[in-house]
Amino acid sequence: MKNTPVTIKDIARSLNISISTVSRALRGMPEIHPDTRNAVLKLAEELDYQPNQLAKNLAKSRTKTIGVIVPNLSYYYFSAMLNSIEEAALQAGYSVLVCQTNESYLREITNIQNLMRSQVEGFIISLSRDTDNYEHVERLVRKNIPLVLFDRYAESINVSKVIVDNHAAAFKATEHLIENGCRRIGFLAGPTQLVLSNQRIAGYKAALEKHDLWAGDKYVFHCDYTTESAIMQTLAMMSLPQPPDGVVIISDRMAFSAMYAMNQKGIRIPDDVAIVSFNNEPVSALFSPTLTSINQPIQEMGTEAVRLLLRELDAVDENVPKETKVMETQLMVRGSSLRK
Amino acid sequence: MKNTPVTIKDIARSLNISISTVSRALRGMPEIHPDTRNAVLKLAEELDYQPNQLAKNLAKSRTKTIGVIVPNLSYYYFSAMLNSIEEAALQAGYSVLVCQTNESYLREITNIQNLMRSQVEGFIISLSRDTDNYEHVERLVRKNIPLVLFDRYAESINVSKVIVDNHAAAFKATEHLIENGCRRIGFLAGPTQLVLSNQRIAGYKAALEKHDLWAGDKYVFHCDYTTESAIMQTLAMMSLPQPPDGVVIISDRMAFSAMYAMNQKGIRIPDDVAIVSFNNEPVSALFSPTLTSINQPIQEMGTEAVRLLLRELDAVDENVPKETKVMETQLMVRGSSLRK
DNA sequence: TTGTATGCGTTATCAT
DNA sequence: ATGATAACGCATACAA
Repeated sequence: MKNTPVTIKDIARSLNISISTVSRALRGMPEIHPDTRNAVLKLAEELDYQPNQLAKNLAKSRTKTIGVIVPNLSYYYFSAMLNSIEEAALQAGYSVLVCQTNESYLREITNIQNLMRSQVEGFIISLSRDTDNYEHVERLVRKNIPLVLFDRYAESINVSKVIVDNHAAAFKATEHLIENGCRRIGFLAGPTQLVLSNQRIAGYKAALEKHDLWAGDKYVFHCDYTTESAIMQTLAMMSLPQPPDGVVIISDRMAFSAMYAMNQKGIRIPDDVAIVSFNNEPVSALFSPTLTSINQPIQEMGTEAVRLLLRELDAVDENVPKETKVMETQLMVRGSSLRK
Repeated sequence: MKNTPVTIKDIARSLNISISTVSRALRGMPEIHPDTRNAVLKLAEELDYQPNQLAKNLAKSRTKTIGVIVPNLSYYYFSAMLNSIEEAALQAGYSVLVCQTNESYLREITNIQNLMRSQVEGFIISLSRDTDNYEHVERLVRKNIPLVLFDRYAESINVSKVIVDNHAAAFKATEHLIENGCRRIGFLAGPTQLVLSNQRIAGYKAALEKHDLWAGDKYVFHCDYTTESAIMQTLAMMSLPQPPDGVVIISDRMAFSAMYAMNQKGIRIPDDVAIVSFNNEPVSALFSPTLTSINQPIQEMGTEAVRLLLRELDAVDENVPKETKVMETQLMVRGSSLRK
């Protein structure tokens, strides 16, 4: 397996010129003679010369690369965000390195380390489900490494953030169920350490209180983001002495599981119980019944995350004030919440 | 934004020793004195020293990195493959760089270039939907760059491959429908340039011919892997004078769209038309009705792809014979194909 | 056990 | 317009 890549040195030697001239020609610097430039370009083409990015980055002490860390790319939300981030980064001349934590706190730490070793200039991170200690992130802040958190964040970390108004979204979702005749509304939430889950619970509670329907915590169930636990918690909820006639669910994924469980039990949606959830995955519009869901402006969130990061990356002075961008959500009303 | 990372030079200076000693201590070479080693390690820890991977790779002329290129990480199949590949690569001491083509031929070319510039030592690639010219891949082969194709491949490219027996899988799926009483079976296929789609059509045809049910190409419809076209093609198929009573669909994603379209038309599944598809996405087991689907051993396919690649990477001699690993598939029978 | 010197492929600062 | 030469951060062969 011998593949010795061709370098500017090779080109220089075979053209009998210096490597600096080759380097300049390749980069299209104006001072060099058209003839030599053409000769260099032609030979480079012939030899299929590919610049060594490592050497380039080392020499310039700049990588123009940002690191993106997400819980799991198999969640639609994150792979769509990645696409959006990549596009925005590309336009700004940056490339991205992606890592998944698989929802593990330890992986998150090693991912950050690896990306640091790869000399990324900044980070865009969505914290893992299991992350309840933020020292590894605080360390980046202390080192003045530009960092933007999105979706899964923590209040206490002083960085720029791109998030949605989870309270308002949950409020809106809950009120929608109320308007459609639901009177006992449950909440299938995520793990208790998840900020966004707790915010949504708060919004849900606020809506119920406003309409004088709050019946206490007994209608709030927590799952750990797996299919199995979603099914179990759903069955538990529907086995209450007075089962809910409406349920707000933390994500479409969990809603799919919940609906499956209800189907098995012969519970009809939306007639027996209406459902609203979060994320508006494409499949939701195809599910049967189609799923009412809160949409997040993924495209803009990605663009915004990159914008906030670039702002810090490009800053000449030391102190760019941190900014938290709160995006609006939209309720996509579909079959699962519409009583005839 | 000034963050000057600490280097071995910094450590050397502040300990009044040479950088080579620091380098050795950090890498735990046996020859160095325990006292100095400890001093170095301690200071490195204090300063939160992170080795510069770029410099390291450049110095060793090895990156221990493999490049993975897939059409789109929002397809469950590919993100699951990525997870499996990453795990296997990690165990072998390699890290991976991921790129998405978004099904674009041009992006595929630039992705390969970028990864080459990043000095990846080998590739694991699944071709994009739009790729119908293989010159960019052949070029890698000519340069002796280790490469493994999976899922979306081309016969003509002489490299190692990890694929499933698409013909057999489609045959199995089709025969399953026949056994469940279907007599007019349609096929909702993918784009015509996709090898795997054509192989599945062939398997489907073979099964129909075996049972003397082949009615000609008029029951084969092609979609371009978008929801819209899947819906349109489904409606077209179901508008045939003699609509099918069973349909084989190229992927679960397309099946979701097809089922949605049928639902809209009041066509009952499986009573009016039974459905079988490919990929066995987790959601398929939750869909209503649950979807019968061909399962691919994703975990093993990822492991196998990495194994085949490492085989070439580690080869001292020039010629490792290419190997094509054909994996077995499994029909997961669920509600969409079971007539009562 | 430790230090010196050289190289990895490229850019950048001097000269010429 | 072009050529030497010194970085960039690290590894390593060779000396000491």
